[in-house]
Amino acid sequence: MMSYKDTLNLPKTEFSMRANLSKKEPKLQKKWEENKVYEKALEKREGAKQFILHDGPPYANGDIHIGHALNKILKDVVTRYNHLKGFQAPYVPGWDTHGLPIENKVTKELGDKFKDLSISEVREECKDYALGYVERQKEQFKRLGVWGDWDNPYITLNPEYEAKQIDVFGKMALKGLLYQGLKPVHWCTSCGTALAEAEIEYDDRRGPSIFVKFPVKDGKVLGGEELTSDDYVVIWTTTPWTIPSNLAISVHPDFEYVIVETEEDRVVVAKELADKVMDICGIEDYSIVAEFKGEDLEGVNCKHPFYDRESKLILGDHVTLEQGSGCVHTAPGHGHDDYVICQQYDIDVFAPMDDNGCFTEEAGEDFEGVYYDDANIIVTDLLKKDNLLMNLNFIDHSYPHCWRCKEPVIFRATEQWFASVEDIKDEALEAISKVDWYPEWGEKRIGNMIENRTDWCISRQRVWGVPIPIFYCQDCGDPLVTEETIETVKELFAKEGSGVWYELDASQILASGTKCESCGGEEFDKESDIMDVWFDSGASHAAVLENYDILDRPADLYLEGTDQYRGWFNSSLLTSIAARGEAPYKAVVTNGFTVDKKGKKMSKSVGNVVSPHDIIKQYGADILRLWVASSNFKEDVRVSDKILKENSEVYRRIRNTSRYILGNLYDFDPVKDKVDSKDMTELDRWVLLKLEKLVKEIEEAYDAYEYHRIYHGVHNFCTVELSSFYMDVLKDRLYTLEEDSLIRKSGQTAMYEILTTLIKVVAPILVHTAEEVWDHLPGEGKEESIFLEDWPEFKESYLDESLEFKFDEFLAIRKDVSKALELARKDKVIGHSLDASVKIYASDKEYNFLNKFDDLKELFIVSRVEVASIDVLEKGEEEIYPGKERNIKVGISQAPGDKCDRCWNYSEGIGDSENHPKICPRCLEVVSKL
RNA sequence: GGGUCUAUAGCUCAGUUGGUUAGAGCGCACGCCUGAUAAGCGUGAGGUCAGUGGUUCAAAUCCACUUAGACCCA
Repeated sequence: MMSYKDTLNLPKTEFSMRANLSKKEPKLQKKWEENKVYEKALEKREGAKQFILHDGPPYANGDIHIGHALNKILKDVVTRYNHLKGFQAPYVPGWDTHGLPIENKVTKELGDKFKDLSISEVREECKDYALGYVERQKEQFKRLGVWGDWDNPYITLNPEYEAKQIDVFGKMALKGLLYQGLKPVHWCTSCGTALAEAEIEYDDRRGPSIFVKFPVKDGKVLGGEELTSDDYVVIWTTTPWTIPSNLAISVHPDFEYVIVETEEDRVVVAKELADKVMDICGIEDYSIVAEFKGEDLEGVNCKHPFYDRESKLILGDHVTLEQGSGCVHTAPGHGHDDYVICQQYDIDVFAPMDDNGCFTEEAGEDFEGVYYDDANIIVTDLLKKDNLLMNLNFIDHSYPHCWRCKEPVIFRATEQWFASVEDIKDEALEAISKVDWYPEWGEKRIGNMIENRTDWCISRQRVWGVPIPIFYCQDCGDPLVTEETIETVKELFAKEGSGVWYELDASQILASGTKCESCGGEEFDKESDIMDVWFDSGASHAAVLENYDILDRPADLYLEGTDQYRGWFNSSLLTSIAARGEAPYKAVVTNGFTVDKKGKKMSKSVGNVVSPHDIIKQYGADILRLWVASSNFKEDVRVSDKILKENSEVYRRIRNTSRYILGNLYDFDPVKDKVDSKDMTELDRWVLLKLEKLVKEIEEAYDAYEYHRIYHGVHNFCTVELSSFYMDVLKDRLYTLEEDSLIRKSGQTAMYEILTTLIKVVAPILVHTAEEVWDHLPGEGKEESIFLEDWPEFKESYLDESLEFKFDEFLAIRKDVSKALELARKDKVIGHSLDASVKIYASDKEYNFLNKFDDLKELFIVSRVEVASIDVLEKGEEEIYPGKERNIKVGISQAPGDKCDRCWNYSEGIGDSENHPKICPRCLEVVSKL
């Protein structure tokens, strides 16, 4: 006895249901690499319009985290989409390799050996370390499925990069945008070197704490009282040795201040701290004689306690009421806040101190040559002598120490190079307004930042970086930067790398005969500082876009995390405006940060870190990529196991939809079997119209960088249109009809088109799976990779509005029918929907509408459908379901006749054939031809 | 403390210029199917739209404040 199952056209495919991505992906990646798919893709678009995404270089330190993965995947989606759309979209990845974190890591690893190494040797260690991480991260990025020129990335320590950076520096210098100035930095007097914040360790230290009276020089009326030169302003400090450098007293504009009268004199302090100050200074009898706001003190001048010099009262928000008097001793050469606030008041930086922490001549005869820590006592003695010291105490407080020698450090202004932001601010702001910012508020954010940005200190007192290419005349000390010197250094670096700066003397670098422009001197020293790493990466618009043949400036797009408004977007813009007179980018997209399921930032100590490596191992890179696409990345993005699980479910749906279609195309040859759209069934034309609308929506979403719309669009299409309706309905047609029947081929044609289209539009996201499906697609003449294909052609003719409306109506009715079927199922009238016979009682409108369909029973997947006028409905005849969607009533009953053994439809014509007594007439016709 | 943002079902997202009872898919529950089967179908239950106050005939939507979170700066 033959089984009718063997006479059906059931799906057949090698495409597995289970993805096993973590095993399959590396193989595909290897294949792409071997077959040079990226290179072929670029070749294919030779001569086409370019789309240049310029990669922001990650720092070559440590393994990649989920934030890197998010960003790199987004970039990959961008380049792959633009490529498929017809642009030549090269991707040159890069790395940022200089800077303090690497230098620190290396010196820590070197330990004691560090002291025995020359600068060049230390730099060599740093280079090895950085390049080690470049390779490591490269493999990790490639594992995400990101394509690009991995064999030829840009690395900021490469000689050709450094040379171009010197070029940018030179352009800025020659335009007069660079100048020398003083700025306080952490300074270790025992190591004789500047320290970065990261090199500071805080530790408790016992030190003096003094309250000092500054005599008023120019007073004014405050709160109704005249402040006169007999009065004082009280400051507090824990570093008496900085008093010689005092140039101002800061008060908070919004705080209340008072004049306190004591037996001796009258002093100004913050109202809230008055009692505390009097208490500490042991003054019992005092009264408040005037009260006023801090801002009223602007314009008052004090006299320096022991120099013939002014100390202005200025306003600053950094003043607090936690300790002291509310009037803050301000020495711009010895404090960061002091420096910033004095800049606003045009008060010059003053730090009369040498590299060893000893006062210079400028500090006067009492201090010259004295070590700063020994100056405390001299200061207090001088103050006591003039009766200006109100109180001296010793307290324990947190104080910065050098991480290397553990000695206390000081803040000290040193000579540094600055880039003028002020001079190019207007130009930068103008450029910002012409860039496209995604999201839009990015423009406001970077605009505010540039607007408020002070000049950029580009000097770093370090060794791991690009040296500042400036010489100083040994005779007059003037700096030397000319077109010639820049050109010389540039060529030298291009050949030897910037490390050569530390191996040659100025005389070996400079062309013979080079003379100082000021005094004609011929002997020079080299600058010993290096450039801020932000200058390195900020110069990439020149060092990369201008150096690679396949790239061009300005870039079409920069795409980075939101932290880069202050970082790379900023430094790139400034150097580009300064050196090239234009913005480096036409558009900027930002992604938010990855946070945990509660929206909190990830940190190792909290233990909520999700690693991309683990995700890839457990789920595969395509799931990670799908997660990227699923989220609205312009805001902060959540990741958790639950979220990934959900994404793998969605993936499964997309995969199974593809698999089911592939299975049903086992006997379909797209060249021979394709049915013209005019010969297709309405249902097939409908699904293609929905597909066309989906593609349109997806394109818009890609162009707007709103990938979650794609994710939802594709998923909903697979679930709602395809799986639960179209493909479900089509089963009967595909399985039971003759292999070559027109409407079967019509369905296959539609399915083929759906799959090829769907897989192309998701290819930028699910790179591996798209390729896997592509491999399994039937037909000759396919490109070897889906990424050498083109974006699906837009078929306007598919967009049949009346057909769409017709099916919208139909689906509303189908919903009511489904509900009625479910109720019947509950009552055990039916199980499978094919067990049912449906009778629809319809009002005129619906009656006429339903009669336009000749395949209702197929569309409802039931064995029989009868449409009747609602008027003929006889009461109590059967269980009736009143429609919720449309004005119909639906009756369900067990379908009459017997169940066909082959197609499972119920039919009254079963048993007519002697040979096949258990199948329906429709099946009989098919089977008899076999 | 300042700048820029975010908050709608358990999850990911929709929700035009204010206008019926706030939507989708997933997940969950229940049922069906066993010819997509570690699949597929159906039905259902889920929301004080972060909170408070205001503007308005009407607020998820506009305004103010509060709370929580993110990035950058101080």
